[in-house]
Amino acid sequence: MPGDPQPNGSRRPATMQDVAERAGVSRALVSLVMRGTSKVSAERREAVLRASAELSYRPNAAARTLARARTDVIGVMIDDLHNPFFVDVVDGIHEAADRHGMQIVLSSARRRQDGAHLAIEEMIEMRVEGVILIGSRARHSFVRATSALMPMVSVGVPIDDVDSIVVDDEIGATIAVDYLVGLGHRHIVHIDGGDGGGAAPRRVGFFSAMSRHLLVPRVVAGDFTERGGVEAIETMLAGGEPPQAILAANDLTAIGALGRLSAAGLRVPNDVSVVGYDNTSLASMTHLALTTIDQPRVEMGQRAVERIVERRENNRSGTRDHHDSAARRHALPPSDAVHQTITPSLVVRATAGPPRPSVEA
Amino acid sequence: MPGDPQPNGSRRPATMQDVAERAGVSRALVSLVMRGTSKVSAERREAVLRASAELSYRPNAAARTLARARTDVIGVMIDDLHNPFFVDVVDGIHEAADRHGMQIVLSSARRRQDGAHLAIEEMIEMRVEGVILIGSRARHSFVRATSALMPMVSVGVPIDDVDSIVVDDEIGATIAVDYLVGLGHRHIVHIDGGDGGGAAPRRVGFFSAMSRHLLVPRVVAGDFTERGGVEAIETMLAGGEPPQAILAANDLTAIGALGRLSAAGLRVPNDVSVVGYDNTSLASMTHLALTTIDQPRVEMGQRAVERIVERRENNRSGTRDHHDSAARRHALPPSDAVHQTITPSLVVRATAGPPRPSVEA
DNA sequence: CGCTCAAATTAGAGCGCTCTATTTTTAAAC
DNA sequence: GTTTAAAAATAGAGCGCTCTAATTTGAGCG
Repeated sequence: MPGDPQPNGSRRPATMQDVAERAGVSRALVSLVMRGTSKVSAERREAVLRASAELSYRPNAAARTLARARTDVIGVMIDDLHNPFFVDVVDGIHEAADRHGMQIVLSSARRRQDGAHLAIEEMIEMRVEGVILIGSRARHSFVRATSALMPMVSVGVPIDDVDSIVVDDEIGATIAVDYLVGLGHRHIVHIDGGDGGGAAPRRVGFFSAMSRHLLVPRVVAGDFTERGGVEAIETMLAGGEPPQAILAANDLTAIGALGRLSAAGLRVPNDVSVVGYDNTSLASMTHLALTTIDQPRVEMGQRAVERIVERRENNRSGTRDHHDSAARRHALPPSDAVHQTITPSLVVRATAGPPRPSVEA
Repeated sequence: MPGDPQPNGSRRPATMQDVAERAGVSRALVSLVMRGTSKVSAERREAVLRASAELSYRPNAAARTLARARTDVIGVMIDDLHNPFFVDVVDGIHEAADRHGMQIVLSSARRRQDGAHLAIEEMIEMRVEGVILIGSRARHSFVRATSALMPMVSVGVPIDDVDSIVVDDEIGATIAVDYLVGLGHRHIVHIDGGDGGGAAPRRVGFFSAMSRHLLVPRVVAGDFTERGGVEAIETMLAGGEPPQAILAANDLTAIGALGRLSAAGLRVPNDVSVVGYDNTSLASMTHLALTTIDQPRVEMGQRAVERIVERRENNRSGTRDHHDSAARRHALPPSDAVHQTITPSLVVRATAGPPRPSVEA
């Protein structure tokens, strides 16, 4: 008998047909009940539900998808599960998806380009309603091409002609500089992120803010790692002038700097102020209490879902004219991609304060 | 024309039929080519591939699943994406799944019981080949019941009658104590994890190891948080006797302790030795360099996949006798669940060393 | 009691693929 | 040129569901 429970499961799963027979109704009626329609008499519904439970019946998602020609599923391609930034974005996606009655399918690219491509292809085959790329390293041309097949939005990485949601890191760095200057600092050093993602705009923001304040910008090389922060401080110390205020390219670098500073006997924020970037969970740890720049990650995820949902609705209504002229179809209108930019904000904790009164002040 | 690329995709996706017509072959031939069979002439294959590319054809996964009655997909239910422990397990799963030619579908329970239940139900509807539960909070009875429908393995959480893979935390704590004793410590304090998962066995291991060494075990309350570590140290300091060696219930607690100790002017490892537990990425940060206990997380993930694959193969062969007697089917044999226990290991870094020579020594 | 209309139920045609059995083509052998 | 076997290609029956259109049931009413 199908669907009959068996230890560690091997029996063929029960089908709608099985349930119908057991309940003494038609297949269609079972379908109605499973989908929660109100147009079913209480007794029949009862009978169906009972039969369904007795057989451990679970609707077959593949069959449902095939018949309905839609999935109500959003694919989420996350570049790296180990990156807490990305994971926060997923939180937002989950929340918004719930709100719109959509499901999520998660897939990790494991920080590889082909991993991203593979994941995206799989999602297309699943016929998800749209896909959200978080921190994608996929080839832009690849993403652009597939975004012609289904709604697609890139979070954190701007891609031409593809919807995207990114934070304005240039402004983020500006905010940090303004804050330090407001505290009275004039000698601010930026430990940069080299060629890592987001490093460039942060550097640009630093430069422009410094020059706006008529201050001389100084940059020491870094690479977004903790070790980079340590080495940057060593460079500065070796240069003979210990820093007064530091804007690190990210929290990890800031933490490296913090460690090396304390090893050198310099106290934060008394002797040196340090501002991080990203507001990772590390930053909030009590013994660090890192002042840093926060990006609204959860909101970014939510917005990504909104975009997908919106595109889907547009498409649904636009699908009417199946017979528009080839000419019109091939016109390839200037892409209507929407690029959203989000402004980050400062989180004040304990690693930045006014400069120590000095001869210079 | 179906499959005709369109900006931001709304056109009906091309089907196998479409490709067949365009290539001037039968549907079946297209199927053969898509599945990479060798039994197709080079020219036809070419033609099919060309037509397929021109139409941006992607096989419909739902149709394929329905027709094949199998998915080659493993469902992975992760309790919390923010927990780096769990994410490491996923790495192992990915790797092993690749090796077995299986795909992964990830789903997060978002630290909620109903979230776990929902995720599992969805996976059953997808007809995944099996599901791996990482740190599941699902009701045990629920898991037990669904494990009758398909292969299921719980990682990190032992569940009666369900395959599981857990690490022996009791031994882990023992190893840490042995190490500290080996260094010469006699006064070792355990900051425990309260009622958190894994706290109990760690505590037990601590006690048993201490008594084996004829030492007096001392435990201070904690709760797996950083703050817990800070407060534990404060308790000890208030008690008048600064600690000599500490075994924290986890790395986070160890870090809290570390911070508070340094604030109190105590140097690690000169004045105090600290050993953490979990070997999180925090532990390896250079300025912390926490000596800690490592669980082979990646290996746990791999083993989980092996179990699923093994069960699947058994079932496939065992499915022959569809007509065994009801009596036999209802015999509910004593569960054949396999419970694997993995032994953790010590990672020596810089936070533990020999005790300071004292009057007592 | 027959009639009407709404509510409840059902029949049956797909959805896009896979796979077995069958047919057609090609090549080799005589 | 015929025969035969192997290789290549195809026909067609499902897989388990949804959804439209059609049918049955059951009040309510004159």
